[in-house]
Amino acid sequence: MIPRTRIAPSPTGRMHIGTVRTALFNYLFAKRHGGTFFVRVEDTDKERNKDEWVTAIWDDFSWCGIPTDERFIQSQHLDRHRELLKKLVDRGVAYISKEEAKDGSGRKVEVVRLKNPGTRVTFDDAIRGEVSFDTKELGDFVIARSIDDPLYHFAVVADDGDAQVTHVLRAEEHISNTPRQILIQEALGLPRPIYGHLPLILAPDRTKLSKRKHGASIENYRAQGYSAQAIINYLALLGWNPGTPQEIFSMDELVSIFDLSQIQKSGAIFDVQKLNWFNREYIQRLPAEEFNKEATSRLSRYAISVSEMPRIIPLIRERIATWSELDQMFAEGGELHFLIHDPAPNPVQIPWKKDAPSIAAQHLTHLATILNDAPVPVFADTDAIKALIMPYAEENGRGNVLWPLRFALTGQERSPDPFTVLVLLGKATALARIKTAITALQ
RNA sequence: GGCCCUAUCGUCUAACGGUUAGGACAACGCUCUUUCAAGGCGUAAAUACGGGUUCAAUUCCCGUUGGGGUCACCA
Repeated sequence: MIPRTRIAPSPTGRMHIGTVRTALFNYLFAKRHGGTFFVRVEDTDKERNKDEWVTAIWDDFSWCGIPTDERFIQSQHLDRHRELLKKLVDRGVAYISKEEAKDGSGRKVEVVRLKNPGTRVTFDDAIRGEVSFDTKELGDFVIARSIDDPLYHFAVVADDGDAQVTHVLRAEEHISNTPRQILIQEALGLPRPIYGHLPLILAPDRTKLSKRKHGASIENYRAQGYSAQAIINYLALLGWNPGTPQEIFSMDELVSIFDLSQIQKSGAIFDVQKLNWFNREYIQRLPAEEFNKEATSRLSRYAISVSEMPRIIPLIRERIATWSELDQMFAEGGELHFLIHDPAPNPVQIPWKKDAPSIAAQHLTHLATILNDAPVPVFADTDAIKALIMPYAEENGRGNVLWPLRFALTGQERSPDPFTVLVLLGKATALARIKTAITALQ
């Protein structure tokens, strides 16, 4: 059987990270077996759905890099749903029921209810094995607000039937919806697809990951500077594993090895630290030109000239796991803040670990002399400048000399090494900062 | 609460009756480094509990406990 799978998001907001994983598994499974994967936006609740969210869903899909073979909007099938619904009523397996509206308004409505045979429904879940429900307690449940206005469960079953969906891979929260959907399916005389219920993605407190409480929208991670590949890679391994130690996978590799039998049954906590690790891996693997392009565009927000960038970019590359960390590096207290802001050394704050401020001032004075005498080209070469300073530092204790130097140049305890910093700042700026520090220390 | 699902290191997971219970992230330590990060090396860390079945249970069965989901004229 060539699989035909789907994901059915509702346009009530930005796409949930769990929806992305469900879509991914459906896509991988379909492609693994040469099938098709499509998206159907479930917009039968006119009250809650908005067109802008439909656009957002397509946008999120393109960004994630999960290809879709076909795209549907459920409300466009309304006529077909009405036709099918009417047929059920005509055949007497569903009926119109006149009753009071549930909204408390007291008005009368004519909902459509399914005549529930009250049997025990058992299905063979592709991930969990046999799952069984007694449907008696469901009663004659409502399948449409009116004969013209079918509800979710009906629309899903009708659409999956028409689209000839073979496998319904969806989140575990739908497991209890399955018996009533099977009942509708049987009333409609439709074949039963293979169901597979994926474990939920949980927050660290073990509750269902939520967009409101946990910022679990894909857009949120995109905005934080995570790459789509890293997210996809991480999500693929959340609730599934290849059975080998390999962790970094391209989409094509995933397609070639994805297997339903390796899907986990119990919920998995979403671990941002592991995501960060994946993202770092992907950033490190980025071709130089791609990294440079992205870095340059982000660096241009700060007062950094284009000519300085080639020196700064390698520094960033080895330090960031996500692009938003670049902004943190330039923020107050960040490791590269000194590049865009002159430090104001305060002797009280300086962590003079080994020496008194006056001694530190002496070292700085000496360094200023050395640096002042050095020809400008030396400031273009980290090794050269290191060779220039190290003999003096070794002689007087590295920490005694290099600590004050670092602090004079950056005003921070954390930064790249002082030699790199000297190159970054250039002769004039470096000397000026050292002189300011000497004054402050005296 | 009813119904349903579920249970291996803190987290993601491997094992598909016989392993010193493996890996990754995180943590910690050492190393490199003036600092931080990165890198290299290493340490600690788990089969929820109780019954069966079996020569042998992480693995199969039952129960307990824990966790989760779901109980709409939402999707």
